[in-house]
Amino acid sequence: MKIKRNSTCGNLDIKDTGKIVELSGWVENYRDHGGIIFIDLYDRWGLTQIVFDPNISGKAAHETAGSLRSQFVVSVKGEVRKRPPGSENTKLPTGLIEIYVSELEVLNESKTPPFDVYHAAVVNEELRLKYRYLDLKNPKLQKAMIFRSSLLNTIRNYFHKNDFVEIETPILTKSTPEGARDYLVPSRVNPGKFFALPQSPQLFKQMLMTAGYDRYIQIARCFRDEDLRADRQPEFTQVDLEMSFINREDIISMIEGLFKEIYQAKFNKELALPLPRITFDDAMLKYGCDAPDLRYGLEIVDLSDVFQKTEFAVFKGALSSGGVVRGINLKGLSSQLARKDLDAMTDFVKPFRGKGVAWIRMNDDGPQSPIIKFFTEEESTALYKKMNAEKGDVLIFVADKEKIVCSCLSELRKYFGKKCSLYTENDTSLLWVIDFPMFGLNDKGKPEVLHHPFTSPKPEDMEKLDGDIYSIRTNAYDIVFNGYEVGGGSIRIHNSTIQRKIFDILGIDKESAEKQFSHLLEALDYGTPPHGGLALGLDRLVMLLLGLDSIRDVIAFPKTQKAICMLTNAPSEVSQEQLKELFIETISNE
RNA sequence: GGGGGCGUAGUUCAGUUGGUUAGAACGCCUGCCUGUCACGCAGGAGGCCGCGGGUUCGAGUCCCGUCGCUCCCGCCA
Repeated sequence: MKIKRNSTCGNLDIKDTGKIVELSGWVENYRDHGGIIFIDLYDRWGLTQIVFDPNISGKAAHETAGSLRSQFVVSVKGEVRKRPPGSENTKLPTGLIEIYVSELEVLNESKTPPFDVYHAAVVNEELRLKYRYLDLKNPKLQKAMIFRSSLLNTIRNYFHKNDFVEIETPILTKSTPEGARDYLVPSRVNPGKFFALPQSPQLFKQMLMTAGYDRYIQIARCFRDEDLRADRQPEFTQVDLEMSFINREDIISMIEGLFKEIYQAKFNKELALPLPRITFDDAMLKYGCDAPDLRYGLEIVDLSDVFQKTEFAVFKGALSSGGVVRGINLKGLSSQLARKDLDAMTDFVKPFRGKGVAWIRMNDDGPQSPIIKFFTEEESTALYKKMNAEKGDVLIFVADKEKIVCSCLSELRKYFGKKCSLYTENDTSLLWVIDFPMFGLNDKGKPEVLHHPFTSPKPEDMEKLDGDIYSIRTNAYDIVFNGYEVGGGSIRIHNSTIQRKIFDILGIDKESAEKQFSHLLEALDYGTPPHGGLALGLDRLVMLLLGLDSIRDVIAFPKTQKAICMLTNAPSEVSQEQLKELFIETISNE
């Protein structure tokens, strides 16, 4: 028998009864009854039961069948038969039929796998990553990989249909120490010099606009040498695009059109357009973060004015040192929250530098709270009114510097939204966050950019570059799905004078600006059109669309938290000869 | 750089106040079994309790250190 197949392990059905078929795949399970032997044969298409009957298979095949073990690779030839009445398996798509095997060939044997590769068992991820080629056989991971593939296809088709040109930019490129840490690659032919792997194709795509490719798209691998998270890998994939002669609305509607197709393909759901929008300032005020999850309410309320003259030391202290008092009404959730849940909030906010969370429970017999005795009658009345407090609510408060209040309340909001099941698995929230400020303050009190330094201030704010730079707004926009930033972009600077000005404000001196960015600055002087674009985080998007918690579950060969590949053991030591060729001095192991 | 969680058989886990020979389920191996599908039945093998110190008559258990995985903060223009 030649190795081949004319069916998969997933496509045969009752209508194929009587056909002689050839199947190849892996043994998932075997049930040897002494006489009759059942083998579950599977491939990525499904699982089919094959039957060895000594009278039909012949002695040799029957004996071989008895020695088959998990993950053996086999080809079989046999007849599709309807299963005997009563022995159908309704849990299996192919459960009405089975293959009566006449010929069997073992193509390869397998060691007993270190874990059940087919069933969704809970297995230590370290082990799964070491044997990733087995882990990837799991139907759950296969589903993710296949979904990722089809999503990529949807995305590519969409942009090609819209006249985008797909262009590959270099992986070996120039280091720009601003921003994230670079992965560096030494150059052998240029001793002492290094390439960097791209953090994003940002500057290349802008120069492609100079070159007149007015609609550019790339499925681009990007690299950032920063610490990992459940939703962050050191190498990841961006759907990167850029357009010329456009304004913000053109980009937004282009991306909204894409999401409409994605929703259609993934959820079979009509996405209502245009998507909701919220300004950065409003997002921070109402939700405490720049990527709010709008599947549920729990809006933040600013109470600084209510407590302007308060004698309650905690609130007074925060306000007098320039901070704020804000709260959330956990509407109607009192019955779901025990006293210990409320007391636990203080520990909960500690990682976010919060010192504590105050609360008021709106009971039937009046408000109950450890802090209410410190409030005047007027304060209480104003508070309840502003927070729309009613029986059955719990009001929670954080008083501190604005940044801390925002992050604590934002995290509490997410926590209670989830804990109290304020949304279901099928709910989705997709929105734009717009009008980002150009600059924020870093730890050292110096200006830093919120997006990136190639983002253009809004035209009407251009004059503020010489004045109050913190009030400058940009045409930057993030697209947010279920509380995660899945994409971001902006209208870019296409004028070298303004670009230089931004570098200057950021404290990048003229010399290093020229050294790092001369190619961009020069290109801006050679007829660069107005342009803008966006990048989507593909891995994160796939993760969210599949409702998964870890980005590693949508990447075929991900790295561990220490940025190590368990499968290949990369990064690894290299030989002295390799280092010598690269003019790298040997690092002592001591 | 900082904080939390985990580490016991191939896998997932249990292991009491420190106390005989460290258990279970699944998997694996052998035998039996012609309608199972997480087949069944009988038997069996399998342990550096992550690693290194310490306390103790005695440590899987307590203490210190260390390594690995993981979640989070910082970081990610």
